[in-house]
Amino acid sequence: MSRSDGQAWEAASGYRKGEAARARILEAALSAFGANGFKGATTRQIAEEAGVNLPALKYYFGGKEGLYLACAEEIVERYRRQMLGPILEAQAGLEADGSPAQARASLKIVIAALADQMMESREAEAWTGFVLREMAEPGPAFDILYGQVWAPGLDLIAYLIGVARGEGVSRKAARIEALLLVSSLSAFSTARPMSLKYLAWPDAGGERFARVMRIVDERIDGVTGRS
Amino acid sequence: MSRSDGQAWEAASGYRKGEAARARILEAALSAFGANGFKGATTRQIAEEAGVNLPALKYYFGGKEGLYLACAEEIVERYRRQMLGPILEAQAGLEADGSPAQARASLKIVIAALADQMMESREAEAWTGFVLREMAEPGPAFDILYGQVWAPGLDLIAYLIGVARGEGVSRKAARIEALLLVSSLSAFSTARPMSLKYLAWPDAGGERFARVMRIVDERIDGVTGRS
DNA sequence: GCAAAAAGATATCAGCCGATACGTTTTTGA
DNA sequence: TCAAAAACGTATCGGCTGATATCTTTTTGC
Repeated sequence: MSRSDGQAWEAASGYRKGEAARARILEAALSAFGANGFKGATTRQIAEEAGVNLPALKYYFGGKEGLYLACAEEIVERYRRQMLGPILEAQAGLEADGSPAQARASLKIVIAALADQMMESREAEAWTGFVLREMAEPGPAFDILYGQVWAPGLDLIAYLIGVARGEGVSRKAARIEALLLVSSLSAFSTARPMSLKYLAWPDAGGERFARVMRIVDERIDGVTGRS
Repeated sequence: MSRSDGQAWEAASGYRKGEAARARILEAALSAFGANGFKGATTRQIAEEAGVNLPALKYYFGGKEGLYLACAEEIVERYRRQMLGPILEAQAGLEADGSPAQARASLKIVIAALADQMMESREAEAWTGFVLREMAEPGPAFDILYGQVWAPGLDLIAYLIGVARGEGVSRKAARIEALLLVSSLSAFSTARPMSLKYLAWPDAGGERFARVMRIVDERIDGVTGRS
């Protein structure tokens, strides 16, 4: 029978064979949706890349939209897995020492981890594109990604900016600063092809990534008020 | 006869009726491509919104891709028409007084004009989306838009940053700063739906636009080195 | 080992897409 | 006024898309 639920599984002990196929489909879908969007990606293309036949998509995810939503949930998990460490590190530092200087240091940790996802990671390229596209044109996955990724991430950054600045900034102004700061990183994710061409860079990894981050850190010093 | 050339016209004295239809198609295409991308937009949807029948698109533009390229050329013209004033103003100020302070003032003028296009202008919303999408996923119009819009715009901004900073910044570092600065504005164009939701704003016009610009100006002060 | 459930494959559907062959009406210059 | 060019309309084509009805094979629990 069909099991288009696609949820509440994991621990069920039986029929493990299909998990591999399901994972391959999800991986292919993440890549295809991230690169071409919901409408641009085709189910046949995803099925072929995953090495399955077409009805398998309906079988595992109920259809194209179900697959899209499953991608969003997968992205949330990967985002958490990747950002959990840096976020905990930033929070721990701030709990030990609530000074503006420590808040600035924590902010740099969080931003560096975020930038690493958006710029360096080849595997994160697919889901970064997925997320940013969904924020630009809200689709079925907007609420999931906004609520689970953007809102908490921006809240943390805005909070750190507020602490680093002391009392000199309103809550809303800190939020605007957070938006501007994060979206400045999109130069090397959303607009990467253009940025690389403009800088005559073959890629944005290694020393080049470090160079950008040095400048971003200077911007953070500026946002958080330091000469 | 078909006249799919779509070029070298303007001054020809005869058969003016079709110009209106051509303009309506271009307007509809700009809106549709900007909102949904090349693949997402359909020729039927464009034809219907323009109030013409389907073959009119081939008649005037040779096909879907020809229409897409015509949109890019139209965007270049609109961009120049909108930015020419502020750019001339910025250059005039710098020629009269080549000081870092004047460069910073000129930079603020250019960025404000750019931000106005990306945030405020409802009519510019369509072509802003078109441009940013093409930079993210290079398509047939990438070279036109990069060469005619992005490269000269970023060059000017990077140059102004260099002058404002004095000798303390390399040419390449100024280019990176320019990329980060411009892409920070994309929070309110590309990612507008998300940003508005995060700030609980119904729109980004009027006083809200001014508030963002005050913060952006502070960022410019930071980039160009001032406490 | 054997019924049952899961997993996978084949074939096909209706719908929309971009394109265009072809006919008709309108506008133009002389 | 009249032929030519331009502008517009109808009808339809082949191709691709997402979906699904139906059947076969594999894996599982007992």
